[in-house]
Amino acid sequence: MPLRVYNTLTGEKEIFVPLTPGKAGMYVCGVTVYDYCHIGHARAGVVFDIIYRYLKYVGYDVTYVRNYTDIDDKIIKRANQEGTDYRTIADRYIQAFDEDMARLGLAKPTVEPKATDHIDGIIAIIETLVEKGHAYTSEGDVYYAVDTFPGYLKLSGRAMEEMQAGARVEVGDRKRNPMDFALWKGSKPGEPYWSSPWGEGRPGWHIECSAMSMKFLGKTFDFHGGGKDLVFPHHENEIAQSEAANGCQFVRYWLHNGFVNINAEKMSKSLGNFFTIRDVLQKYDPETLRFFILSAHYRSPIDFSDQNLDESQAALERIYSCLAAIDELLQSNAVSSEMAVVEHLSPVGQELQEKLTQLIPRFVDAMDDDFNSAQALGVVFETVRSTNRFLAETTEMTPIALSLIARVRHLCNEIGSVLGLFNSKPSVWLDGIKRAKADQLDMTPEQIERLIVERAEARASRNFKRSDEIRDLLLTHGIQLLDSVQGTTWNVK
RNA sequence: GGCGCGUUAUCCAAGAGGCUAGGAGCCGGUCUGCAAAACCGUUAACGUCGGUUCGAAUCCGACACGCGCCUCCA
Repeated sequence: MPLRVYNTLTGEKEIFVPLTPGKAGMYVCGVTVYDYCHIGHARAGVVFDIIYRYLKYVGYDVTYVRNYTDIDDKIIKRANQEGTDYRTIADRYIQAFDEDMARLGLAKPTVEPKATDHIDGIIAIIETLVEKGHAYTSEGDVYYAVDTFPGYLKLSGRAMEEMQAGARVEVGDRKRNPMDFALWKGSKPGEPYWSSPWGEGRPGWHIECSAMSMKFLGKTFDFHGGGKDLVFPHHENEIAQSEAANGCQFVRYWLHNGFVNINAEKMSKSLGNFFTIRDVLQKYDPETLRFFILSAHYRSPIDFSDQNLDESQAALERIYSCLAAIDELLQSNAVSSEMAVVEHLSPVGQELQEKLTQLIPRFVDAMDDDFNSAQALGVVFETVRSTNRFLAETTEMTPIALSLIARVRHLCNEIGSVLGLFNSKPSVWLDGIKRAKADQLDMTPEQIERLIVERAEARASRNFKRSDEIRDLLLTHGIQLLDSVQGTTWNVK
């Protein structure tokens, strides 16, 4: 099955046919850098990260552009509040964005342009639009005349009359049509500005994406992505600008990710119900957050809650525990490349072998179906179960058994490199989770160890009443004892 | 008001005409002094009412409930 993607423009899943064979151009709206990123940004980041990785994985030469909008009213407002300049604010939050995305394990895009580095390109497009009669000047501003573009609202699938009937659109006296939007805004005293044919000013929101995408990907390119909330007005306006200026199709496939909800309601700045990525990473491992995001299809809403994050962590622990067991085995047994001809696999071994031959094809099937990462993870879990079963019943690690196990490891790495998951050393990752939990205890490790020793003594003298008392006491502090032949260790419940 | 989306077992979540999704939980087993942990096994579902079909979670219609966009937003 070829790659099929859901295109917002047509409202259907379509087979992806690249503009240029073997290549894929992809532009994703990054952030306006005026504050720390919240988990909605994390979702968009992770979703387009795996789309980028997957396109590369299936062999495309991908040019991935993700911008920073570093000039905007909100940035200026923030700078004024803090008594500093817009550049300081923009640079601070660009750095914060980079840190957050790096922690989430995002691959670096091919290019990460900033709007302020492309003012010339922005001005050039506006000039073209004015020349072609799609834009007009008004008291130092330049506006896009939406009436001049017949395809306006084709992405969001609305009618102009309905939009205006909403009565929530302000009628600006500088605009001919209330739906017209600013391409260029004349600067007020004290505001940052660039010179232009229309006087000193700055670009409006939307035009920077038209300019930067054209510069790095051309007038027509394959994918344009962003959150669902950008469909209108941002992407609609980008289409109007780019197609009117260039006279050709702008984007071939529009991709939009769903929202992150809190208690089934959209998380947003205006509602004030948002969590920053930094807040969440104080409590949860970045890979857990990433897993949580990928456990649902990218277009569906996901409900952010402690319970859901805890479940994601438990699920990821299951995978890492399996990988840790594999690593331990492979470390203590040299894998021979020679396979003894006489060896036979048990039925469970044959089942695992069968699962492994299907693993990558099934993973690819899932991802080909509009990047269905949730289904892809299901395939991984089935492999984990087969592997665990095989490990449990295999008493002697023969060369063929070891090579089978090594193959599981190899394929999990391959899938993990596409999803950006399970790339940590399993034992280290599991230890990290354990340590993070231990930090929240009201007992020190020394106290715990002392009680474990006392319990061991009690057990040795078959004083089970006392040993069980200690076990229960620790449990009330959230500490779970793990007995094994090597001795007793503990874990945080 | 206009437009659009969703409703899958106890919870999270795939699937989109006949084919075991998966995870967490419950329950059973292995292990254990007994447990726990781990592992294995197992369970159960398609909002309501109609229609199409040999066959419907899946397609069509109505209804109910929830959500989103129409305003800065990922």
